Amino acid sequence: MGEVARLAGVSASTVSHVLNGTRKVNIATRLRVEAAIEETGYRRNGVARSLAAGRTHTVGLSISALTNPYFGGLVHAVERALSDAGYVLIVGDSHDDVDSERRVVDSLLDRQVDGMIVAPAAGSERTTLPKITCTGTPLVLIDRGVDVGSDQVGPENFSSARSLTEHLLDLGHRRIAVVRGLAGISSTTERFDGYSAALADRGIAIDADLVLDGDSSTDVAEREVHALMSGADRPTALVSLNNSMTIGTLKALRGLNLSIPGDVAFLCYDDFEWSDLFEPKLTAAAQDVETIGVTAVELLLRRIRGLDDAPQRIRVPTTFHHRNSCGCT
Amino acid sequence: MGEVARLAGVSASTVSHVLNGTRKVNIATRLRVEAAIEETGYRRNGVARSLAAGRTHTVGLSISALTNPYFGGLVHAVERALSDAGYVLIVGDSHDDVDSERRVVDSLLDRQVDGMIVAPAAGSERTTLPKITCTGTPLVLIDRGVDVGSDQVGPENFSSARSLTEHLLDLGHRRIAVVRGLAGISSTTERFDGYSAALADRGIAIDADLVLDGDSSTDVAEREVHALMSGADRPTALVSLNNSMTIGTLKALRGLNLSIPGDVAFLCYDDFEWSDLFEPKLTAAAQDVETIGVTAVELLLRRIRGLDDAPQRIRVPTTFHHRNSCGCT
DNA sequence: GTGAAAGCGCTAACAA
DNA sequence: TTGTTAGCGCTTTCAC
Repeated sequence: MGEVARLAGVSASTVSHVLNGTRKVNIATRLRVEAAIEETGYRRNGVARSLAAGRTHTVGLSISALTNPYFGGLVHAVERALSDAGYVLIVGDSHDDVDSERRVVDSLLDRQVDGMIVAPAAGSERTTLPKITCTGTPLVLIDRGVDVGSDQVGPENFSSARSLTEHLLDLGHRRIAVVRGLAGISSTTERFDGYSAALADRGIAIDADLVLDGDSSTDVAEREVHALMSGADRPTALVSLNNSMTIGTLKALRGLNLSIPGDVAFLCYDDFEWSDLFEPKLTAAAQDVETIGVTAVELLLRRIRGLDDAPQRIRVPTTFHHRNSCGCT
Repeated sequence: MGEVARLAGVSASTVSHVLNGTRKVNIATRLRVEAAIEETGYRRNGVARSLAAGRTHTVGLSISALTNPYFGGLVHAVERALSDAGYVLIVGDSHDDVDSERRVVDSLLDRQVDGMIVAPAAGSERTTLPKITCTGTPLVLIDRGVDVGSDQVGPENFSSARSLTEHLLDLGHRRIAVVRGLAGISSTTERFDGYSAALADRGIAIDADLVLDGDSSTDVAEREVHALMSGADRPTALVSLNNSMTIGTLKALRGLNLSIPGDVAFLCYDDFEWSDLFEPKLTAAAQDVETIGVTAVELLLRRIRGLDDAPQRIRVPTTFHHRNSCGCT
């Protein structure tokens, strides 16, 4: 930068100002500076810039399992929105585990990110989230909510899961099994509550044998469903509460040679690119990841800009894709 | 940091050295410093650190379409490997377009990343890649190769596509259509060459009518396949050259109510989590994204550490998953 | 409209 | 074993 200044016959501060447009510069001077920049192939040093300015134009994202297409879509949306706003995205994988999460968050905080978006692992409200807020770094929670005083964006869980279950009820099913995701996170709880509420509305008691826990693994889900469906008193319908659970469930059914919806009706929370390639086409509640991601970024940028109103908790509606796996024709 | 130093009764440089373990410090002093750090809740400023040290411990990744599960897996593997090595990952989406790519790369370069991993868009060998190398930033190309003097890691394309095609030939097919991906990138070319080589080996001429271009979009692929398969003189087999093409192809076939492998045999490059959920199960050549990602990081870290041997070009073999869509029983 | 100068918070010679 | 000091490359007040 010194070299550019010398070449243009101006001071470093003028170079800085033409670079950033931070104050009026004589057109002739500007041109000279620009020529000098061109000539030297100068490229500004963002690190020094950040240090001097106190902002990095960088946002951290802590998320689990980028391999999950759902999170992939989220990262995609977040990246796009951030980059449109001149920010850059640093991603860290928390493996849905508080210790990894703490490490990721520490590293992001060290790097002076201007803000963070976190899909909290189970238990992070006691460890990693306080750590973030106490540094004063703007934070928005995504996907799953916890009770901490920060903005949150996630899909509509409760009523979507309830609708799914009601649809099955409307079709006359009474023994409806459910495959839950990872315990301890709000999405699992809320979706399960939706399922429970639908049953309760019709005066049907929850049968513990029909409640399956797949953790966050398709394998566990497969095993659980396999066990349930091999038993004597099979349910007539299944609801899966997230995409991993769905894959596990479908594998189990296929392994048992059970047909959908003939042997068992099937509905799922989360949609797939291949939902209507599957035979039968899967009836599903689809999340709007794009909106979730973009909204998270909007909320975060507001905070970064210094806005200090009450934390928001936004629910993005899901879309019900009515296809064939429910047994409707 | 000054405050920590004062509290511990030492100089800032000692604090720095206990923080980084960069020189021997009296155990008692170290303890005092650590206590002071604890007490003040001090957290180091990575930006200042990077500026002073000249390294950011940051790596940039330019990639297209994080929504594609293939790239999602790649990012996942890269992130893991980097974080194990104490680096942090900044991702940028190039949308498979040189202009976006240039913007992404500029931003990463400004931020003084210690190295870059790039899945080059078509045409970037003339614009964005030279820009990177001329800054001296270590670079490794991933997924697709181009002829520039840097390390490269990608899947085995040619022989995998040839094997796929040969399998069909062995089953007696003679009219085998192919659905290619985005034109102008090496993976498309190489896979198509594999297809061509297999045909040539059996003395079969390439029929231009059987060569479909799906760009990088499932929609285009669907349209093309739909058109071809609605025609009179249908091929008896189809090979799809990447996962997006596969989805498009399957949609088209389903739309036409054509059965696999009854009406047409089908093989694909790229595997899916749901490949054996599909009816029939898809026979596919699966990339080893994990290895590709990890290898890319290894190569990059070598360069970052200053190694200066000849650029490597690594091909990671694919795995042939023999399932049912080919028509074998 | 432009420049001088004081940092931003750290690292790493060099000294002691 | 520890401290002093000179930057790293920029932004930004303040003065002109």
